[in-house]
Amino acid sequence: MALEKYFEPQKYEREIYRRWEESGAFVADSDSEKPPFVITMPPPNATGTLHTGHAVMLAIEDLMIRWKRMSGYEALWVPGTDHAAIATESVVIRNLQAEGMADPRGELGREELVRRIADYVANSQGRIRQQIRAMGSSCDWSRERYTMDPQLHRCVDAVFARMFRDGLIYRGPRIVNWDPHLQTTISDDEIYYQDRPAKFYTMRYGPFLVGTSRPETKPGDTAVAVHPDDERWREHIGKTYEVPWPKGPTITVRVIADEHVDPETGTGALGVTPAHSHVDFEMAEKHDLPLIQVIGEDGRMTEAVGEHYAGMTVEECREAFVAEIEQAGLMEKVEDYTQSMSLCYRSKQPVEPLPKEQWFVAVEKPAVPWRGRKVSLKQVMREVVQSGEIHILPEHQEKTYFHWIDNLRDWCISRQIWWGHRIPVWYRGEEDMYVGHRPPRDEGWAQDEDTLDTWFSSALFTWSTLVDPEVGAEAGLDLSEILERSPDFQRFHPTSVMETGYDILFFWVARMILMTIYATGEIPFRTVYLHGLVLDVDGDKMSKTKHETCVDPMDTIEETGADVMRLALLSGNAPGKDLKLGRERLIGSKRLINKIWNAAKLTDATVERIATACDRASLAPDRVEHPVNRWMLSRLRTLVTRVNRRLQDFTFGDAAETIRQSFWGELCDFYLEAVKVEPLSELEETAAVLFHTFMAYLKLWHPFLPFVTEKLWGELGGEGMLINAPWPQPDDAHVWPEDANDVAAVLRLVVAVRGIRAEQELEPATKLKVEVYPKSHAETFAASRAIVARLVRAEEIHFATVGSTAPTGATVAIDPSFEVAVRIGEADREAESRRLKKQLDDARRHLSELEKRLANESFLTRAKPEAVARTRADAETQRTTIASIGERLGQT
RNA sequence: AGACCCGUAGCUCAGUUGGUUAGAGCGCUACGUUGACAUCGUAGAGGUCAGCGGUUCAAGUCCGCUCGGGUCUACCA
Repeated sequence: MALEKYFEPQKYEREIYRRWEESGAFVADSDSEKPPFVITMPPPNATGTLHTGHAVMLAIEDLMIRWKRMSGYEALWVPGTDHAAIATESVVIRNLQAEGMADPRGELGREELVRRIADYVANSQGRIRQQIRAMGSSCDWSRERYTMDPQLHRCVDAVFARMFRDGLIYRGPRIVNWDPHLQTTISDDEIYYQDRPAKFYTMRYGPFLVGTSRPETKPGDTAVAVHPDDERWREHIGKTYEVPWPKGPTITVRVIADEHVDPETGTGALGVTPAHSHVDFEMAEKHDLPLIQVIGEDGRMTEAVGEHYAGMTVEECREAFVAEIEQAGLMEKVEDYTQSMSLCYRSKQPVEPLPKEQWFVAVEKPAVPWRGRKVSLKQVMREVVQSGEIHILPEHQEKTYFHWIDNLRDWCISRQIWWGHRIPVWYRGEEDMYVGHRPPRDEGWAQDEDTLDTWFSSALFTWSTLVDPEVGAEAGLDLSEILERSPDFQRFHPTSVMETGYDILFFWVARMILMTIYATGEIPFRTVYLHGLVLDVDGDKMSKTKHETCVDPMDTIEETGADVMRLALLSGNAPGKDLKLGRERLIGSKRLINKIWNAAKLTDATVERIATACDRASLAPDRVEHPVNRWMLSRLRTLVTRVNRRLQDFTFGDAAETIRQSFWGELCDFYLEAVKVEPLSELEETAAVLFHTFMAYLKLWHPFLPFVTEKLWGELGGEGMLINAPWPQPDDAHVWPEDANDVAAVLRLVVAVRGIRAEQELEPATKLKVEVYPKSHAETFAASRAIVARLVRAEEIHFATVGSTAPTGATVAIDPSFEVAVRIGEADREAESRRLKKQLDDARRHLSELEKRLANESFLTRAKPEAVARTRADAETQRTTIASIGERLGQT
């Protein structure tokens, strides 16, 4: 069964994925006795397509899941998609507008528009699923969830109702971030800032000079604030002034004293506009100031600014207003200024702070029962991370997390869009209000028009996905009953790892912590692993407009296979580190896969030759005698130990690199060469060692390269499917320190002879005559004769007795364990002595450093005894080497 | 404005709790391919670990400052 010349991913990937899926390997068993390992997949937008951010997420999560599944855990990876409210609704509306519908909301009405959005989602949802499959993701499709599934909706309503009852959700007029373009509020976290050139105006204002970058809002001022200790303004505090605006209203402002005002800035007097600034609103609440709204939800000036300005856009009004002020001689100065504009991350349009009646989550209110006390949401989310119950990787992100909590304001959760979970509140007339999943039975109730912030439902995702759909459909159950009766929740929550990009730590991770602890009394996950961004080779964010550097995961999978994509994303990957992904990295992955494939071909042929009739699965490396075979097994043992440690530490890139080094350097470059010649090539134990070792490498590679390894596992005769094979553990029977050391000396011997060949500029075709003078362990050298001969291309190797030294007349290399002489006709003596002198100088320099250390009394007394002992041993080795080289140089 | 991260070979990065003469991949140079290798192999060049100071017997590693790059948060009357 000869393997094909090279691996063709397009030919096998689909088929392999289908076999995995049909075997049930992805499906977790809630009745199993195994310890659970659970990951909730961050749900991609249901209507989206796979980008490199998703690809790195899938690669890392699948790596963990496959590793844990093979390690004997009941591994569950819950896939899902998100309804991405604002994004989806605006896409559908834009499509309708492109088709010529001017006002889709107005023309279709709520019910019809929501139906069309749902259709749109249903039509495009399949694409992202196929793409997740194409990556090789071994997630449990039988448990796939969508944030709009009925039982998830039930959970959303149940949590809302309970929070309302506990006073953690309230309705009230507050300053919200209003996007006039999307006609909805957005949360603080959905805003980003951009610096823009602007003007800073200082104008006369009653007895004050007041600065502002937004003069058009000044008719909305209801106070002037000064610092209580500011001498200049002290006499005015408490007084009231009338300020007439040219062609505008005359407003009444009270002078208040507030610590918030910085006397150093500007004139020390600050116009307070409570309706259009978060900070001013807070001040207004404290001082009981009235609100005057001068900008409306349509982004135009309201009647409150007077007839002249009303109806203008903000920009128009600013221009007009400034002109009037200047004309009236009230403008003191106008300066250039850099204003940081707040923009909506979705629409990229300016956001206006406006007063509005909205639903909020109270984050400061001590109403959450936790460990026998009542604490606030803020406190509880701080505590679980502080106590280490939830561990964030990379650790420094914890600081960012705490900082975010410190600055967190009440969270506005209502949105004025139609696509999403509608707020479960029902009104009748002015007075009656009911909160619950369904309206009361009697007539006349109308549901709140608004929907919930998408993150409100995503925040429940680690557990709402584990709620049993049938239980979720039962009427009359409260939240804790729903959870109690859902076997998956009981078995698989809290989840093990939350793996996502650090850019949504606040949006999502923090909110899951907050909502899940409140709703279930459990943390949502034990470890948060935050991966970095995937950047292009120039270190910029991937962008389709930059064709030459943008990597499209689906195109790459199409061209080179999912394994290449995955390994490229995993190698060099560490928590929180951005990753530059370019062609080179992809080529590197491809080469490695090619190397694995070719090594498999050789392994297959070799095992076939030695153990012709043998059942391969029964080949076990017991009673291994040859030092090189023992060396291979002990190297494998070391490798397994290291890889396991790196995986446990979440340093996946290191794990891949560690396997790569060993696979290429130890297995391919040495062992696979060694088994081509006698005596290894004829020993039966070799077949067992080679087969066992190679299959172990396949297992180690599998979480990184699932397709090619699965294919090879089958081709080479592995038992069952690799996806279910047991993960390698270090085998304590495979410890032979002496053999391992001796073979290491053999490897150095090879390098030494190759060095001589290069230095003496001998043709590679020249067959060498080599004499080896071991300082110890002659047996291993002798046992490796043919191997060394092959690796250095020698026609003759002679092993002298232990203790003899190399003769004159040959070119010699010196090592602590041996001397080796190569006989050639016209040796380049100068080159040899240059090399030996350099080696001697190095050894001397090193020795003198070691001796300096050993002569230091403090080192001897204060350093760890092991360090001292090691230094002594090293010094001894150097002395031996120096003596040998000195002798050799003396002779020539 | 504050916080955090990063600065190690031409490039991308490793460097474990301080302890051999600082490593790998890619690239580069030279040579060669004997059948596992859309290649691969061998050898080689290349680093004052950003700079300064401190702690220590010992610093790429810990601390402080400076410079350079990046990110986030806040605020800007």
